[in-house]
Formats: sequence, C-alpha cells, structure tokens
Amino acid sequence: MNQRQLVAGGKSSDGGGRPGKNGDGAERHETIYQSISDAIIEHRLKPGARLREDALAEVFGISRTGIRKILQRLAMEQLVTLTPRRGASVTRPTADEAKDVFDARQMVECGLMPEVARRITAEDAQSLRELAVREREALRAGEQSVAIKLSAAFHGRLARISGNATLAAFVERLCSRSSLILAVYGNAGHLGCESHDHDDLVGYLVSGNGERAQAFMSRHLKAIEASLSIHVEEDEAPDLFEIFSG
Amino acid sequence: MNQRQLVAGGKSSDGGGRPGKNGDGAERHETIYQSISDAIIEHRLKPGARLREDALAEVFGISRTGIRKILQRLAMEQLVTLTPRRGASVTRPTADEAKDVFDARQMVECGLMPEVARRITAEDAQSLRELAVREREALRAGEQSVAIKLSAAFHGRLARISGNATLAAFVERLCSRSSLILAVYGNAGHLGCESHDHDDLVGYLVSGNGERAQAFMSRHLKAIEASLSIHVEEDEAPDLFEIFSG
DNA sequence: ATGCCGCTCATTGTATACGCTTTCCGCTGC
DNA sequence: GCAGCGGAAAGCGTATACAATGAGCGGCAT
Repeated sequence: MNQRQLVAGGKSSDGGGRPGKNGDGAERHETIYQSISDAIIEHRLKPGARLREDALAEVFGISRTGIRKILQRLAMEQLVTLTPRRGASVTRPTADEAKDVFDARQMVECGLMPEVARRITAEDAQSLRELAVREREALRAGEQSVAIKLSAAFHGRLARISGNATLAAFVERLCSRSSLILAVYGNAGHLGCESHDHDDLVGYLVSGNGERAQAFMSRHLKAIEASLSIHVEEDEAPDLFEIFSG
Repeated sequence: MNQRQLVAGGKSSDGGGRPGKNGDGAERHETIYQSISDAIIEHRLKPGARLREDALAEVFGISRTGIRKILQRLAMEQLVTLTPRRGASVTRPTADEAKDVFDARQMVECGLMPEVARRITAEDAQSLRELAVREREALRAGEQSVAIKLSAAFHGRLARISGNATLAAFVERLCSRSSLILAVYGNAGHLGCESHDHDDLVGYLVSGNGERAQAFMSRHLKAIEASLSIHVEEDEAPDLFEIFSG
C-alpha cells in the first residue's frame, strides 16, 4: 500500500480508500488516458521515452490490462508506438510524417474555415479568444508545455465549430501529432512566440470573412511548418551500403 | 475440440492441429480483424448486430482477450459501437454522421485529386482500372457485397497514390464508414449500378487533368450521397414531449 | 585474450478466473 | 389477471497467473 499513486489519489473520495472499487471504472480509464496524453503533448514525456506496462500500472494503481487498453488507444492516435515484443514508447515522428501531418492540416483546417465563419457564434468567439489569451500568458510565463497544449486546444475547438464531428476529431488528432513534431523538430523559444495569429484569426471569422480566414490559416500553418528544422535523421536502418561504399 | 473454428481452420498446417500455438500471433490477430471488418463492410453483419465476445472467441479459436483488442480497434474506426455494459454491436450510423462522412470525403478526396494526378504512374492506373473492372463484374454477377468492398478499395488506393499516408488512412476509414451508411440508407439495386465513374476518373487522372478529376470526384460523391434515402429515424430517445404535446 | 554459446532476467502476450451489472423469467401478492 | 419484485443466468470488466520471447551477461573453449 505504500506505492505511489496518481489520478484518484487527489480525491480519494471512494469511501475508505479501497483502491480496487473506485466509482466508475470507465471514467478512471479516461482520466488516466488524459494524463498520459497530456504528458506526451506537453513534452513531459519526450519522443522515444519507453512506457513500460508494469510501471504505468503501478503508478496509476490499476492492472496491466487497463494500461494496455490505454496504450493501444494512444497507439491508434499515433502518439505512442507499439513495437511487437518491445512494448510502448512515445512516437518519434519522421520527417515524412511531419510533412504529411502539416499537409493534412493545410487541407482540412483551411477547408473548414468558410463553414466556421458561417457558423461561429459570439460565445464561440469568446471561448476562442480566452484560449488565445491563456496561450499567450503561458508563453510569457515561460510555460511552453501549457502553451503547446492550449494551441492544440484552440485549433481543435475551432474545428469543432464547423459542426462536422468527424473532421473535428481528425483535426484534433493532427494537432496532437503536431505537438510531437514540435518536440522533435521545433526550435526552442521560437514557436508562435507572442504572435497574435490566433486573435487575428478569430477577428476574421466573427466578421464572416471566410475567405480571408482561410488564407490566414494557410499562412499561419505554413509559418509553423517553416519554423521547423527538419533535419532528416535516418537513425533506423541506416543504409550501410550507401555509407561504406562511398 | 469440436468447436467450429475459422481463420487458420482452412490451413491447419501447424503441425498436429493444436489450436493454441499457431505461427505468429500478431498475424493471426490481423487476419481475424480483417475477417470481421470485411464482414461488416460487405453487410454480412448488418448494423445493429450484436457481437458477443464469447461467441467471437469461440468462432476464431482465441480467448476473449484478443477479441476485445480487435473490437476496440474496430470501435476506434467506428465500425462497431461499444456500449459500456452491453458489449459490442455493428454501428448504425445516424443521419448526421452520414452527412459528416460525405462532407469529409468531399473535402479530402477532392482535395487530393490534383496531387494524385501529378503522381499517378502507369502501374497505378493499371491497378485502379483492374479494381474498377472487378467491381463492375461483381455488380453484374449480383455480388453486391464484393462490389461494395471493391469500391471502398478503389477510393482508398486512389488516396494512397497522393503519397500522404495520414490522409490516405483517413480516407480509407471514411470509405469503410460509407459502406455502413450504404447498408442503412442505401436503396438496394441502385448503388453506382454499372456506372463507369471510376474508369472515367482514372482517365482524367492519367491525362494529368487534376482540376477535371477533382470536379468529377465531387460530382461522383454527390451522386452517391444523393442516392441515399436519409430517413431520419429517431429510434433512441424519442422526444415524448414533442410527440404528445403536438 | 577473444569470440561464441548458453543462461537468466526482464518484459510482453495470452488465457483464465472471478466479480459485478444487467436482464430476463417466474413467482407472489393484490 | 396483472403488476411488481426477487432470483438466477448471461455477459462484460478487471486482475492475475503463466508462457514465450528477446536482450544482456557471464563462462567456457579455442
């Protein structure tokens, strides 16, 4: 019983502290999923970090069964990589994947802007501006982790406004992966620093100017992508012939 | 030992027929996943059909653990729905979901056409035409199940040519869901009957006319969507106030 | 001394056992 | 006769135990 536990450790409101019978099991899983997901997106778990099932099971106070379920979900979202007999590790995106993700964001997020401009309400705009403010505050406070997560949340919520749940979920996953890409290829202290892009974007949207918002989003994403330093590091499977025959 | 088994039941080449020790476990899982996925896409398992873990475990000769893993994967692709204490069933898409899926296909598949036109090779075209031919043959032979799967495969492979693995995977999932939507809202004997759309599309692509291919794809998808009979059946949670106050 | 082989440990993959929730059916009371 | 309640069964959720595999390491032979 002296094991360190998280998630339900703060509340511990399940009567007598019996660890096995906590209220709703599904919510528990969801919370743990969020914890791990956030840790990855906020770069507290860096790409390549191994995620051993035993360790996670002990930390969160559930059995490996539940952990495996969560890891598989994270794997489907490509936040972690499952190597057959080696277990799970935080995904290290390749340069190709990075390009694919940003191309996809260009297509989908830009394509969504007209519809978003048509549907956005005052509350939506307010909520978005709030996210943008908090993002800038976090950035100013030096909390890059929080800023990254807030930026992803901004883009995700934006997509939700379109009303298309399928595309919104896709965008959210692309944003999560983008966070990983930033962790590998991003230049520290250079990501969207202090830029008012998000505020400006909301401005164009509330004024109903979908075309302009679309163009602006395109430039915004291009700027982020351009700020990456894509050094094609071919760690795995280096071409030995190429290397030693030259 | 007298239980019916599938997948590996045909080969039974693992020495003496011991069911537990088949070659590679991962491949086995993949095969079972494909079996269930195909059955859903081909409408041999209809929307709403329950998928009991015990039954599937017995049929495929593995334990419930493996089945659960597969069901969760299918759930993430929204081919099956996992109801908390009720188990899995084939997803019955709502009208809203159907609209979202086709809107998403409009955006992504059409957006991909220019790049596909730029990259398509002779072998690609050949392979696509072959799929189109087989689809028409299946349709003529009355095997709608096969035709539906081939149509999804056509669109999926088309997307792959773009080179963007992320978007291609997304399109493939959208196509799988489209098969489900056809199962619920499609008019029998009316889906793409004998149309040469796919062949024509390949023609535009090999001639490098991305714009035209894009417009054609748009019309193609609109035609499919228009052929649906979206009867908004609100089975679950009927609004009693609405019904009895009117 | 060095290289190869085999051993042991660490870690994942799979199955099974148990508990809990839900549902269905039969019983009893009104 | 019908409605409500209780028990039994079926099926899912979770944990744990066991098996298999790969990696790291030390000993032995050359």
